[in-house]
Amino acid sequence: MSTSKSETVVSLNSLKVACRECSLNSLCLPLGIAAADLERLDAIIDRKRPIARGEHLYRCGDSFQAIYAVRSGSLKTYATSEDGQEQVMGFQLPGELVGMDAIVDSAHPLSAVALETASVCEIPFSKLESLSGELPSLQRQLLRLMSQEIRDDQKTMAVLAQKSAEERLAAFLISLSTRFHQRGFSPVRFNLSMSRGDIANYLGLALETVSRLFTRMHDDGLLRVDRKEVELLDREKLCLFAGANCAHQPPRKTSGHTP
Amino acid sequence: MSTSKSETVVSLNSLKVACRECSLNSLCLPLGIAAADLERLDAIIDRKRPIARGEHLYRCGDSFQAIYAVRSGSLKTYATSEDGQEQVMGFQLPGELVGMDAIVDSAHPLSAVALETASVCEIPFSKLESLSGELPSLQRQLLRLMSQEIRDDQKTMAVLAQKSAEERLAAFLISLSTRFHQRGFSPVRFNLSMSRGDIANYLGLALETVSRLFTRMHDDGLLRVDRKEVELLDREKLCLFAGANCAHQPPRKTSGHTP
DNA sequence: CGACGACATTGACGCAGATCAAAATCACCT
DNA sequence: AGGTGATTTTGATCTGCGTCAATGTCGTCG
Repeated sequence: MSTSKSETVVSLNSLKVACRECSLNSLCLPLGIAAADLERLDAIIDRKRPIARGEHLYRCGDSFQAIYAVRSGSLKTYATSEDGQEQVMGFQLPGELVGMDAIVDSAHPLSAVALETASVCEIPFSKLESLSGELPSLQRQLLRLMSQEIRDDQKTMAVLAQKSAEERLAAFLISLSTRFHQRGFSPVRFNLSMSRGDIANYLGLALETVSRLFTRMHDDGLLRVDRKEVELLDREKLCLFAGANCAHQPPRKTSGHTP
Repeated sequence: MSTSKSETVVSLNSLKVACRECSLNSLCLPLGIAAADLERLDAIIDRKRPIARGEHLYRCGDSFQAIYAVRSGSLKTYATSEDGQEQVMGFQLPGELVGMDAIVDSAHPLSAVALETASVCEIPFSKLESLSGELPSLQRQLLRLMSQEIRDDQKTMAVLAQKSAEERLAAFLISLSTRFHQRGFSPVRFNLSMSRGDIANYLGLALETVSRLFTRMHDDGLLRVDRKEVELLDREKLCLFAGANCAHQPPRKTSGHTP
């Protein structure tokens, strides 16, 4: 299925790609930046070689030099408590930024590891800082992305604080679905790059519970699962389970944003 | 008990106070800003009249105009789900900023309400944005404070995902204790401006559980509680509870798992 | 290809904490 | 003061999900 020719195309595709040609630029840092200014941003970004599954982008405690944008593949971030326990804090998809939690004291509080082969753009923070002093649109987008992260984390807190196991998993799947959709992929059929254990850990559940929920949801006709692949058969109902803050809500006030 | 003279002093104190004279400036936006530049920040900040307990600073859905710094008193932020349920997302003490979660789409995703009489500084966001384009030290501090918020939220997520009820309450009390200490108050004796219900909601527990935990912790000699007032009698042990796992009265299992 | 280890599913059981219920205490009126 | 509603405490019961345990399945490598 792969020829040397297609491989060449892939490498070019994954290794160069300036921001202006990147299909993710409307989700990422370049959003709203004029073409002329975009070159200056491009100039400070380092496209790193792909990192393999299991390889770390940085580890907890590492000194903070840069934030990273996922270009392809996916990452997970996690904390390690002194007793060696791991707490998964999030999963990052293409177009999402990682490492903004390290700005405050120049050391990473989490570790970031690739869940599958992934490529990232490294954005040296000191350069980003000075450039965003010069480009208001860049400054604005950086603040927006950090604000978005705060909001997403709050959403997760709410899920953990008040949802049942089934609702948590539904919310998780809907979140992934929405994010895949934004990135041009199918919102109903996608791959889970993380293990059941990672999902359970992230959602504050036991691994066995997640497994049971998948079979239960399958039996209820909500989805199909085969190993890593999921297909959402009834996204509507999953949205309701999740706490209903998905698209299409007729009886609502102004074009609404719900928490 | 009040003369016109003392009242004048109080009003001056609570209504004016430039950043440079504010005891909280090393926790707040002014940190790291040179005296000359501080005046420019001061100029855009509006000191609002105190808001009463129960009064809202903003409500979910309100258009986003400004972020706020708590000067005195305390706030809580909360989301309301479509079924009317409330989810407490955080409590803000003097020196802390609220509203940064609204930057991304110019509407507040949460509501903010005073838990007791409180005064806040209103910082119009568009002015803050342009000023931080001119003052690198302000830009840096704004990014740091947002990064701090991300980090705090992640900490809360971890607590919700993997701690038992008792550990959650301990973590909450230690967090408050630390924050009061940073603000120059006693780290062992302070007032809970929020109700048991708010604490329970924030920690993802039932109100009754929180009440029972307070009595249990009291019986165990960890703290004293009288209505709203708490005194931490064994901060060390509470820290252990809050952090990793800790041996406790019930029949001991192997060594400690997630409950 | 067969075997080993990592990951996933399924079942049985118990407990932490939710829920239901009621009493006690506090805050705030007139 | 004293009465009323909100808040908190305490008790009794129920249950969702964690824990333990065993079996099943996939991916990988000799």
